Amino acid sequence: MQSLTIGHLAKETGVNLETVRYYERRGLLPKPPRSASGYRLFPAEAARRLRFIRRAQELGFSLREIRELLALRVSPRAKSTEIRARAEAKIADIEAKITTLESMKKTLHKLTKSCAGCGSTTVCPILESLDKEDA
Amino acid sequence: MQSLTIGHLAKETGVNLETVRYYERRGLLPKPPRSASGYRLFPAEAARRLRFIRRAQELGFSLREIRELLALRVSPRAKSTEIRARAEAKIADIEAKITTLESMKKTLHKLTKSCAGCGSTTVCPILESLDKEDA
DNA sequence: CTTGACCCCGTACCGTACTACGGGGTTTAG
DNA sequence: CTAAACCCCGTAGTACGGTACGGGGTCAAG
Repeated sequence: MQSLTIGHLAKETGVNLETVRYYERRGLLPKPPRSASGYRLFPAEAARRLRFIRRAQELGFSLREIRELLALRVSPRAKSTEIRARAEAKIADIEAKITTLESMKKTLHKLTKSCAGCGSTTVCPILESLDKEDA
Repeated sequence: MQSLTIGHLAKETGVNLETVRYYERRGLLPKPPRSASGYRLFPAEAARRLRFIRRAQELGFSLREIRELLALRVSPRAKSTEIRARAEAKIADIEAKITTLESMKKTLHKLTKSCAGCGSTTVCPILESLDKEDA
């Protein structure tokens, strides 16, 4: 199969058909060639691209950011310094996300630990701690 | 001050006044008593509750989840295990996100390295490697 | 008593990310 | 050749988490 109809692409990736069209409108998928009757004919690459989008979304990237991320790949004649700068900016984004997540995790972990012996007379420390003004 | 007007509460917590009303509508803040003329008179506790909401948001809870969390607080002794379970589920979510972000970071980092000599015909490996993580 | 800051309410609007609908044309299996 | 299944497009609706607007009442200072 060289090309996929939108329905096949949707089924293969588990992405809703309407969502595929939506991504195309938003510039996350390149506009595919069309058949004589106007049907979209997606290259196999589109499926990989859709999976990438889903993965990146799970990581908390917005569609806008994902579009930028994808643009890194499709820069045939862009200056390599430009590409690298963008990639490095994305790395910084990712690191910031990781830092935030680590801190969230640490806090939550601490709370569950202190809640381990949460007895019948004790007030749940998770909720207590969330009440406190300071981290 | 025993009670706060909505304006004072908003100022004190840094939460937009309209957002305070929004939270009340959504059931995240209990409906406060009113003055003779209908003004909301929030108890000091409302400020703590707002901070709770903000903190929980930072920990990745949605407003729906926060409302549930607050509802559980009514009987902490009976439900502390459930609260803990939720916190632990969040930790699992967070860990999964971190893992994927680390892999993404690694890939991007590799990209910047290999991109130093990334010519006009070279395909940047960012998509490919992320694709192959899972189907 | 007037002025301005504050509050009330309902409703509308924003951005993000979908998801559905409906009226039409196309393709394909029987 | 027909009927189901598929595709087209534009538009509208959903959910979330707010934020803004406007017409009106209220309170405290001067």
